[in-house]
Amino acid sequence: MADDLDGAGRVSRGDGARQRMLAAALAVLDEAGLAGFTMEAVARRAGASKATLYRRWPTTGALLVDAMDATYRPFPAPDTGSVTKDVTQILTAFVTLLERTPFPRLLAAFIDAAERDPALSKLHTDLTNRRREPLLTVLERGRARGELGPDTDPELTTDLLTSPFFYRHFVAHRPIPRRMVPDVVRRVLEPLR
Amino acid sequence: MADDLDGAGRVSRGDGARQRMLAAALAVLDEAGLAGFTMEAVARRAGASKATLYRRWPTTGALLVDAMDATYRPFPAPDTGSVTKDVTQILTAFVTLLERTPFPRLLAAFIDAAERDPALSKLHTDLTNRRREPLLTVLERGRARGELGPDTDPELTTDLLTSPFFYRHFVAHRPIPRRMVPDVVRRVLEPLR
DNA sequence: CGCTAACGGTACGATAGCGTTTCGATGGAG
DNA sequence: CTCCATCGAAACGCTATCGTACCGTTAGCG
Repeated sequence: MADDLDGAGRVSRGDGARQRMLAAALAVLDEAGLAGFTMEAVARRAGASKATLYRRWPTTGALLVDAMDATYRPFPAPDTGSVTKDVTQILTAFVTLLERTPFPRLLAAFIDAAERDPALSKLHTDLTNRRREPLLTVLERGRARGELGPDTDPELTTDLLTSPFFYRHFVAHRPIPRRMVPDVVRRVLEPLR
Repeated sequence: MADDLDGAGRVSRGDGARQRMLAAALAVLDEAGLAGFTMEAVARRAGASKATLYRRWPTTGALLVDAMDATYRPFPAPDTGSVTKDVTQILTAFVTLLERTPFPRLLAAFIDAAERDPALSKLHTDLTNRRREPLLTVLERGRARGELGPDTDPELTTDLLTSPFFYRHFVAHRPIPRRMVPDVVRRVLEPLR
């Protein structure tokens, strides 16, 4: 997160500067939340001028959209030959991510923002769909191999597999025990054979 | 929610004034989010003086805690004699609540706030636990009646039943079709017989 | 009733962010 | 090496909120 892209006193331009500002935006959102997400704060954090920020993004909302969009990292769908193993692997990686700041605080701020700004809502939908893809792929493969029944609904199954962990962290605020992943996988996948 | 406790121009005191300010706090949080949740805004909305607000709550965080605490309304656990019917009834009521503002926007702001303030985090946990109780009760009764297997885990089952709807609304930002409730109930409950 | 604590309204200086402008410095392509 | 688009820094007037203080008013208890 704390990227010193350049040596002391030196300053990057063009795309380098853009990346630096986006990283700073995420850091601010993480630490101060949506309430503290201001152009001034991002400029300070990035060691940038407010003018440079306004040159690229007319509003804090536009900046937030680009910053969150930059957080997406493609996650390859595993292919061990077993649906259970594949799903367990994906969910374990997800739980790890959920336990490590800054991701959860970032997501919490984004959930609040998306509830009020249509542009952010759409972006959040897109990002979520991209994140769902590996799980969907794995489930489809499992169905094709006959590991899961032909009437399996991959969309609903993905919801059932993913949502409990969101819920635990953001709503119930309870720790996620390690064995919860296999428990959920068993409860959701077993009846589908 | 919108309580006009008094006629025009008249002003309530003591607990009446307190209720009026809490209602105003929720209205502000709903409309402006956590970022716009200020003492000034709440005072304006309540038709109250800032001094009166500061007299009761030293910080916006303390006010937010009391305001959210006031949103809780006990929900009696249904008892139709059938676990499936009971659960369906509770989840249907919940989905209805989830689709009607101000509740979801309120909850979104609160999720963000709770991620940063330990006092709010604890309150959120308490509120969530109280909201879970009816579902837990219904599941326990179903297990006692033998409708559900003796090794049923009510806590995990509650997570599995509730979380998909949170997820749909706050994360995936997709509509919740009416048939999703019975679908989820069937998928989660049927294997437990 | 009458009295008093609680209230609304207002003003205060202080701080912070807004959105814009100006100016001097410097990177990096040609 | 040259040159100019891009950048950082700073200052601008403006508005909003902060937290506190001091009024005049009044609700509601005794």
